Amino acid sequence: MTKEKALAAGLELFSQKGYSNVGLAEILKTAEIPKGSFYHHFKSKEAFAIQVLERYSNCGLVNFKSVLLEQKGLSPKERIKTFYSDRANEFEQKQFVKGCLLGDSCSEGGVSEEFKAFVGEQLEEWQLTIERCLEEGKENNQISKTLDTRMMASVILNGWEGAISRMKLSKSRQPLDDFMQSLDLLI
Amino acid sequence: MTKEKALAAGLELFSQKGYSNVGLAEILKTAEIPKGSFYHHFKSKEAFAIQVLERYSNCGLVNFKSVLLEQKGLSPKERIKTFYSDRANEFEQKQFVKGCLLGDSCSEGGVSEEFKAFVGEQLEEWQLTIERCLEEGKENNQISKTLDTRMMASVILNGWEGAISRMKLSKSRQPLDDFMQSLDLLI
DNA sequence: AAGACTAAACCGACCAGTCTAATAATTAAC
DNA sequence: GTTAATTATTAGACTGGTCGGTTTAGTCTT
Repeated sequence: MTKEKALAAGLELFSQKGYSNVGLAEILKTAEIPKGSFYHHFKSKEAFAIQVLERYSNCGLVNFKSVLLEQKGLSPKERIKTFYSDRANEFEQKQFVKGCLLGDSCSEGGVSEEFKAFVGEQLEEWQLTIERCLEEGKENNQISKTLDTRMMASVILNGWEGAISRMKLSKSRQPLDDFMQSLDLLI
Repeated sequence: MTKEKALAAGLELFSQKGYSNVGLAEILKTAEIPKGSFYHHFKSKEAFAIQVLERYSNCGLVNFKSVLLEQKGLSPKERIKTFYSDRANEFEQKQFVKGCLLGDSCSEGGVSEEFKAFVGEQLEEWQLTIERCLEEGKENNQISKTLDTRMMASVILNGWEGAISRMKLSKSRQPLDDFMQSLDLLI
């Protein structure tokens, strides 16, 4: 329970302010746990952050894969648009204070190489999911056979993360909508 | 001279590690100036950072505009590709440790609203330059008249920044190359 | 002499992380 | 079944270091 509260607080705080800008004190206060308990369950702030990230990525991937790989009635483009449209609505509901934990961690400084490597691996997994989705579209003749799916998956993932950064800064969903509109030209 | 050294050090350090991850001590050491001098010339670390950013954006914009708006012999797509290709080569030369100061500042936490507003304004200016470049292409029938140039400028700018984040993480130019390749489908 | 600038000691706030001690939960002994 | 021993967990004061920023004193230049 204590561990659970800590992870929930970490998810909330990190996705709003980023790893470097959240102090342990704030985590403890939000989770309502004492420092001793925290260091009993986690060996360091960074190890804790990786666990938060792991949970975030895994939970997200479950949904991502179910939308991108299992909606057999929809074309790849429709699947991708569905997923991103839902995310955009969520971001808007929370008034653009939360972003993508994984994407934001991309540009986090002051973290170990292990941390960065973990983020990189997770992003690879997300990208690979997009690629598989596109490949399936090729098989069904919903997508041009000449399309470089790896390249396209990379462009989509990175474009989306870039749009989220801009969204957070401008407190507007316009960048997200722009991105989604561009999918019509890309796929 | 003192001020100059500080700004140069700030540019170097901020674009490698980000505002929050560079302490004053490191700036002073790199610039080889004492703290007293720093606070004589700048009222705070943040005010200093804004000046660094201002200089970065202005210098960059001069080049950006000259490539995107004054290369009359090239199509918009060619101009944009030229600019980004040059940037990609620069990034590679510096082994992907430096990114785009403006884009990275997008996701900086722990900064004032004034700081964020400034970053937002500068990004708007860059985006507007792309938009003007595309508009010119419309006039010359190099670009479809139905293209939403504002949307496309947003997608290009944000997509590029997202690719840079990924580049820094993976220490590879692949995300940049992927982005550039996608321009063929977009424009 | 006056203002621009340098120099560094110093400040309180905050940082992640440690330590010791008290308490709760679980297992073992009889 | 009760008590004793053991481990898991909580609690928060405390440490050493770093943060951005201030202050005061001194040194140039004009």
